[in-house]
Amino acid sequence: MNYEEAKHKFISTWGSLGSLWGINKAMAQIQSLLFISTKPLSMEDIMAELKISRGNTSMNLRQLMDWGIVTKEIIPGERREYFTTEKDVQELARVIAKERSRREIEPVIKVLKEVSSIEDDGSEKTKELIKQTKALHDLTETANSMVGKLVNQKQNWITKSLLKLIN
Amino acid sequence: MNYEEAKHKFISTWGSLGSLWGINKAMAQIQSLLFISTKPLSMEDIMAELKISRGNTSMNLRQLMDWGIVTKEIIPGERREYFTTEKDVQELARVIAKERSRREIEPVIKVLKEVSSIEDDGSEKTKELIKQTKALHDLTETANSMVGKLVNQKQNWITKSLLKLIN
DNA sequence: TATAACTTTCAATAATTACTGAAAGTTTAA
DNA sequence: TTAAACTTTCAGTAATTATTGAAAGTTATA
Repeated sequence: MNYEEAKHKFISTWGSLGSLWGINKAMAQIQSLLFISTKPLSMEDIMAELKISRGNTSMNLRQLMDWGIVTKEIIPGERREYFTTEKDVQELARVIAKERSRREIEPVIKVLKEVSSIEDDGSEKTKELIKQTKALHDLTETANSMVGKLVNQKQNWITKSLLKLIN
Repeated sequence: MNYEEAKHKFISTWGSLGSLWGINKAMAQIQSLLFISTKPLSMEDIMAELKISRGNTSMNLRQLMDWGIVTKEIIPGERREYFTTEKDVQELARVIAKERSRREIEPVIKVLKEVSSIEDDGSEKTKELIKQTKALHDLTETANSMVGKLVNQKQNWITKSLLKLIN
């Protein structure tokens, strides 16, 4: 496998994984491209490389900036804008986990709390609803908080020691 | 909030969270419904409750059975088939994490390994590709294995002790 | 301040994904 | 072995989501 093949394979695989971390294909592909680029890229560069339209590129770059994983780079003397992504995988994971948690998991935890707090009218079905949503609430909250904690560690010594512990 | 409101809120919220764990809305809703039901439900019950078609119900039930989180229940003397879901949240989490890992994460890890193993031709861009995909490979593999390990613990003492450790 | 170089917006369209419903298939029991 | 009771399949359609492209907007510099 040569450089071009490897690059293409990486971008398309990582792009299709986008759904796993809650972003669309183009967004994931743009991030992938920047992630392995040795220098900042312009919108033209990205459009040409991924063969996507100007509008699509613009909108998805904006979303990536909203997520905080892509930033504009001003190159002195250059009119056009250049873009780079966070290059440290740990930091990337931290940002993504935090955003997903805030946007998707926390609202669900809130609803689970509400639902599991309805008044127990003594009926079997109400008891079951309360019991099950409470269990789900506890699990979701624990998982959410664990990911938050883990991912907030800048160094990864803790990851290593955790792995040791659970092996 | 009364029982019916709470039930509806739970099913629709948990259903829309489906995307987070990689399944579609109807599938998540069916699972939710079974999860808070005090007894096995038939296809008719599910169709009526969620207002979805017979075909949709059938296909999504099948998928849930493929995932291993819903099972057919044979009720003696009854012609029609009844369905139940795994009621233990820990076990549910275990199964889901394992399936997602197998279906989505492992194939990506494989590609990352391939891509990061291309021959270093000495060029800057090749070095960058190798370096970045290797970092991603290590992170993904570590995260995948951690989730696998955590979720494989039948008891949750380890979750508790881990939480203590990282607090 | 005019204009060229660039970016953003958004209505239209394309692509993808989910859902329906009816026909075909299966099973059970009389 | 037939018929009723049920489930599955899948082509067609609907709903959702992503993408384009051109017009509008912005900014830098001559």
